[in-house]
Amino acid sequence: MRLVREDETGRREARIVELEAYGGPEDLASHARFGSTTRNRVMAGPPGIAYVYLVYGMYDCLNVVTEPDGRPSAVLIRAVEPLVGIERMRADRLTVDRRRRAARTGPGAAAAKRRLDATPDHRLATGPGLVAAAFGVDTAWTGIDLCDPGGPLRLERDPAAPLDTVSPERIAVGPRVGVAYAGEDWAGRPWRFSIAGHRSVSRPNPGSG
DNA sequence: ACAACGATCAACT
DNA sequence: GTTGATCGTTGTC
Repeated sequence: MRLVREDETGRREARIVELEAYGGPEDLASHARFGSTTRNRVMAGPPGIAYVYLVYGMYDCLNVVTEPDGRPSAVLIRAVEPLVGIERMRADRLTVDRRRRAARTGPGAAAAKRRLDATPDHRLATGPGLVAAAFGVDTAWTGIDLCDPGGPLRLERDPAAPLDTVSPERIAVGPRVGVAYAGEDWAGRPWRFSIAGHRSVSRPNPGSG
């Protein structure tokens, strides 16, 4: 599927190339393990809704609620390949990089700009925090319907390809990133999926089976 | 009320 | 391979 943001200022579009699945209360790596809370309450609602949260006090992460109403679950979008509106993605990336260096002016901001200028288009959104940054999405977007064809942020089917275009052997499968705290059982589950060898994937993913 | 901790990223060595 | 930045959420007192 493609991630699209469209409003009066323009259109951004990118191919989703990497994601992770997070299950119900029994999944010790999922925010659903806390039960329903103020932050995660949309996880237990109907599917197709955006769940955006802040990690490490710095980065926003965009999730799509998946299973039916009443079963808390979501898929984290970890990386996308920019296709349309790339300059706007760069502009919003810089805003976020600057927030990270909020206390600094001059050298810090200039260095961030130089790094971004040196980043090729296909590496603009190679990580969940970078996906949200490139699309200008933050926690205020939680709850919006990603399946509304007229919505400002939405999922669209690739116009040139049906859903099952990526054959199973082209999908790399591996453990989810950054969830060691969940214990071996849950951290070890192969619930991270990416397009094998795709240059916009956040980092190498073992086991392309 | 308060302390601890992340579904990260980039700059270090 | 290691570490700092930075703050809302969660669990404890």
